[in-house]
Amino acid sequence: MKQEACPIYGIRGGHDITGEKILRLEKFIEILKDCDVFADVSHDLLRDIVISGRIEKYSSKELVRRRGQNCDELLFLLQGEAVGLFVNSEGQVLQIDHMVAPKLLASAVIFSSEAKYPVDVETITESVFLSIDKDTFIDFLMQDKDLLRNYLRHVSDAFLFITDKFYEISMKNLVQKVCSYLTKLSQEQKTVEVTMDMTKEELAREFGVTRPALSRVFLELEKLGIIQMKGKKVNIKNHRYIRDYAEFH
Amino acid sequence: MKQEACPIYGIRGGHDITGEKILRLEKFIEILKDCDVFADVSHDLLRDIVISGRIEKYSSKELVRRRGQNCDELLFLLQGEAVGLFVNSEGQVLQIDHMVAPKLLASAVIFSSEAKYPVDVETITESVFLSIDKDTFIDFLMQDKDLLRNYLRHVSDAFLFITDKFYEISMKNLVQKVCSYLTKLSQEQKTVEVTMDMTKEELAREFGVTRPALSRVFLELEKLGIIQMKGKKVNIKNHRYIRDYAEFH
DNA sequence: AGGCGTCTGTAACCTATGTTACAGAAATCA
DNA sequence: TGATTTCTGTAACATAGGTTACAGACGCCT
Repeated sequence: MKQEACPIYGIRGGHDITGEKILRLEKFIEILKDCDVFADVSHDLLRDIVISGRIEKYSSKELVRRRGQNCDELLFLLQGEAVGLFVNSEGQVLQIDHMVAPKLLASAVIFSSEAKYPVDVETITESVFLSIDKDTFIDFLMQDKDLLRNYLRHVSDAFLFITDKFYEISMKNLVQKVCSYLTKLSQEQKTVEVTMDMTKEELAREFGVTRPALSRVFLELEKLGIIQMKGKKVNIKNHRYIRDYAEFH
Repeated sequence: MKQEACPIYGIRGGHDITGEKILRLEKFIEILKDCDVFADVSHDLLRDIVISGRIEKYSSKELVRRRGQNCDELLFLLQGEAVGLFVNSEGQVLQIDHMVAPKLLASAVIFSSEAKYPVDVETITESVFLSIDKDTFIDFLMQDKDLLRNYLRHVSDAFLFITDKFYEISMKNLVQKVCSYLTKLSQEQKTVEVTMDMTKEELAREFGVTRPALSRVFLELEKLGIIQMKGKKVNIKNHRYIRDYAEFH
């Protein structure tokens, strides 16, 4: 749980920034440009934003932030992968989000006067984060109408994402969750022979259930001839059943 | 499920607004002033906002909006009480929020390009709503920095509220939920002899469990001598136990 | 005071999911 | 290639909470 936080960009002006640092700076700016929040933002503004921030590096499976921890910053995942988790006192885990760089975190809470991290953030692979003081960032936001609009859209999307997740988790049983997941895959991949985009173990975490319970459901659906499995591939034999069960009964 | 929507304030300028309508207009403005979102907003701007809106009246227990329904408006509860609900295909209910006028609804989603209502909205008592076109409102927002700041704080608070709820519902068992609820009451009322602020029936809906299940838990806690009940009053005998169980095991 | 709707306690029974454990398969690494 | 780690299937058993049903208590209306 080592946290190597190095404020390499603390100095405004350029006379003591080495060539290597400028290169890194440029790389980070390029990464941010791929974030849809910064789609239309000028290079200069992006540089200002990055310069005002602080880089944090983590190895795999490290805890980056804890749910309930004070959040006075905006956090970007610049490189690597991380997950957002609910973990309770019994060690039960519910995976809220699997994030791949470049990705903005904690975006929806920064305007609150008592902003807290809503989830634990944990790396999966080695990762690099950029932390930006929230007041500084809000100043940037208020200066650039495009950025503000992008950001607000992002916040609303985050809200819709979390309420959807909430509904899925709390109002559906496990069979419905599985059918819902398979339907989503089938839509994305435009075929009835889908390839799972995560392991069953991770899927169980996303559903907030135990792995054997999830395994049971897949096996039952296979026994009923509704799907057929081969490694990571799922052949949806009875697409109608899967689709209907996901939404209705 | 009657929906009596009457656009009484569609006309700008005053020559054909009767005295009664002006009175009503003023009343609504006063109501909005009590909303913390509009705390520092000028009377004139508030009038513009109200005038741009549309009034909807509902009797008790009516469905006002449905989860998933397109949301191209901002909705205020001006008078009455309403609840936000998740309802699934089996008729299972989870009450997300109990709202009392004056209260702003659907505030967090309006910036999204595909904004949907995140919950069903249902009246409890006879109620009056004010609906404002979201693009119109966003224009108002962008003109008034104070309003924008208030609004953004509101959005972040809504996000924190829903993620907290999510955690409570999905990561705690029923005993923990009850202990958590009693702890909250005890803090609010600054006593160990608390008065429940809703019926057990409603509480069961808020916890997303059946009433008998909730009843069972209260009875068990009483049997163990941890609480003692008398109507709506709960005497917390073992405050330590309740507090600890709410958070930890 | 009587009547009606809502709230509450209670009980028997059911079911989905959790728990634990183990062994085989697959993927990754060295 | 073999060694390790991670993933997966499977099974026996435990348990929290759901389901249904009924009767008594409470509050409110007229």
